[in-house]
Amino acid sequence: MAIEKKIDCVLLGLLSHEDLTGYEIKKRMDTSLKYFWGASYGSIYPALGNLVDRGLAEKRDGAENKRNKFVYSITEAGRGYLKEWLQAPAERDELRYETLLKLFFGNEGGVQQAIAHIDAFQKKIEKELPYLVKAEDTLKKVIDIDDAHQYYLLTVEFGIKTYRAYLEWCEEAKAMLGKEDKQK
Amino acid sequence: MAIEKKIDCVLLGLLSHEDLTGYEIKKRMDTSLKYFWGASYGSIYPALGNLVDRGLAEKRDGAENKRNKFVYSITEAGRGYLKEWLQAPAERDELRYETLLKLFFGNEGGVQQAIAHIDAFQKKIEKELPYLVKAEDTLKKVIDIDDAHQYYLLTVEFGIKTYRAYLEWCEEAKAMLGKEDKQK
DNA sequence: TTCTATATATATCAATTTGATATATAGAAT
DNA sequence: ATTCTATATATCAAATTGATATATATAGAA
Repeated sequence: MAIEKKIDCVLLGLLSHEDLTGYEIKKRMDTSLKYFWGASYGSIYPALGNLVDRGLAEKRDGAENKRNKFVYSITEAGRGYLKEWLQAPAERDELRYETLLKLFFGNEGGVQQAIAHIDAFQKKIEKELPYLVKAEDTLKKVIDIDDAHQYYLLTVEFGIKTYRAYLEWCEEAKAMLGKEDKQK
Repeated sequence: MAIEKKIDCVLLGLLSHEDLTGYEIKKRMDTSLKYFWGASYGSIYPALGNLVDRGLAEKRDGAENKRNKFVYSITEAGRGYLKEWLQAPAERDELRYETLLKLFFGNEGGVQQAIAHIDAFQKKIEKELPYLVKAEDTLKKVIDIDDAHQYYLLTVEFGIKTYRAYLEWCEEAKAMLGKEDKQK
């Protein structure tokens, strides 16, 4: 065991809560999970087939019409596998921010360009923050309906907290660069 | 042009400041840049050869003894390529936190396990934060020696700001889960 | 002096993952 | 009728990681 592909664990995690199609899994990746994890079709579909081969998930035909549709559910073995992974310590917590990379090399592009990058970053965060706040609001209202909700809320609070810190940093960083710019 | 591999841009960015060997580049990735970007030997060495082939960097023998050693420097064409990338908007700013992933599926593992994950995360951040604070201190002292230093400082300030937000979140998250746990 | 551990240094490769694309049906709106 | 968007599966080249192999240099301990 031990060596567990992350994609397997994410899929089992999602399936532990509800039965899903590959398409629905991708949608969850792009909404609820996108702030801290990602996965593409190119990894989801092969991994789904793989889970079935290993008896960790089951595939059933979910078509109600002519359209192709396969619904996946977790097996007992799958739930065991998931629990094993859940109890192991987290291995990778990493940030990959191209904005910071460009800023790090900022001297090559100059102050105005650096400020433009910070501005663009700030706008992106300002645009996304309301969705997190809305999710927080919704989750607080339904917190008692499902035990899983409090865990979802935890990740949303993380997002809100860090996004607000980002916005503070944006202002301070621009102030610092602006000051430097005037002196020249 | 347009389609630029990130690894090429990082290498040129580092080489724009000083001549480096592949090994030294990897060291910088694992220290100064590790908080917001990463790269492995498996991408660095092939990319370095590729840059030379395209005339964006130059390779020279830097051995002072029997040991293999090749020093790379940026060319004028390379500097042009770098500037083009720097002026384009940042494409990907993403977080990949396994801690949050495990927390999101926390209902499957229970409150105590979730708290343990938050604790481990908190300890990791508490351990790394002093290095960032030290880097901030050092950079502030040498800020006038090199124009590049203020940009390095900016990324360090980002790290400090977000790490402190993480620590606040850790406390709040544990309080929330602890409260929930007692009620049961 | 020799041994040992660590640092310097390049290089490669299987396995994983992304990003893009192809294909086709369903449903809603114009 | 037609067009747009959403649902749904699937594949593949290209990028990247993580691990490993190889070899020399250096500093300190035995």
